[in-house]
Amino acid sequence: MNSRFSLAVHILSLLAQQPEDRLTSEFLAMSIGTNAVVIRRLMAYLRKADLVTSKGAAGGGWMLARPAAKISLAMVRVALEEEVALRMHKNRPHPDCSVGQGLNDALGLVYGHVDTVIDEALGQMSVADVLADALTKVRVPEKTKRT
Amino acid sequence: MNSRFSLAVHILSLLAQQPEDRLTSEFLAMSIGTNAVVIRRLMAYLRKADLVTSKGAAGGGWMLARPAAKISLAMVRVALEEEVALRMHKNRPHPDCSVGQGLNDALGLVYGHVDTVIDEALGQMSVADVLADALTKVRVPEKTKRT
DNA sequence: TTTACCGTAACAATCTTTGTGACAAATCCA
DNA sequence: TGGATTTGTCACAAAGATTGTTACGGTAAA
Repeated sequence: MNSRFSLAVHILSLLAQQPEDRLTSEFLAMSIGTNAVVIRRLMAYLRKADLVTSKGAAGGGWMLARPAAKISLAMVRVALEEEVALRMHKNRPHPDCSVGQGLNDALGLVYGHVDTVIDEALGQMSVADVLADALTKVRVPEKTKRT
Repeated sequence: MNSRFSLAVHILSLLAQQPEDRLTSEFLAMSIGTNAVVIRRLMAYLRKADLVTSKGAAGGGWMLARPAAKISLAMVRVALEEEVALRMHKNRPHPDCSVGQGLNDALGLVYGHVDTVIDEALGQMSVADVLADALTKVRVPEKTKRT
């Protein structure tokens, strides 16, 4: 399992917070605590799905390609091409095993259904929603935190 | 991502097919095409969740602890303690990043919801259902397959 | 034409999962 | 009781996936 979805939502939230400006990969990497190449690698998927635009020159960087409210989490998931919540095991069943033969097909149906259900759930939440939610939860500053 | 869920359902289907007999780890491993230790490692979770029983001696092996129709796929998922379809990224956000602070909490809510939805979907299907489905899909024998 | 970016390939480092061997513990059966 | 069978689990190797890093080419703005 990977954490690209979380990373993507994090980045999209940052972009949503400053819809006017282009943010550089370097800046995003700093904010999140990783490397700029990791950001670019990930953003390639989001760009392909028309969720963000990039510009590669001085003053360049990343922007949302549309309002944050119009980017659902399901779109993000689809963009990342990670539409499998459960994975098939890939051992070859013994040829005499009658269950093994049909099981993959049966499981395939189940997994397809699960993925549909996930997308329905994620389809109801937008990046704007997540950002708003995150901002209401900002931790109290250090000063007031003691004792 | 791992494929333990698929493996578990496969094994449970095999046990469901012969509710009277105890099947050994060795036999299950052969049927599925893996190692007996892998089976035991996995079954430890299912046993802890009271889905199967084991007996360690001559004539021993594994059996379902209840009828296959009473084992939902959601129970299997819970038993495997894999209740996270999406994973948090664990980079420390930069302290000045106001989004980063609250984002984990916001994502946590989202992920919790997704997991709930998955369990609802899997709760409606039993091992007996999967087995029945698998058996209707048995591939045609080699002979009739050609041309 | 220099500068500040992105794009991507290549490779290293890390983490996770799966496979394997070894051996103790439990239980059955003669 | 003793031997055979099977689980339970540890330890470690192998394989695979993900993430981090360096390097370098391309592109557009100033």
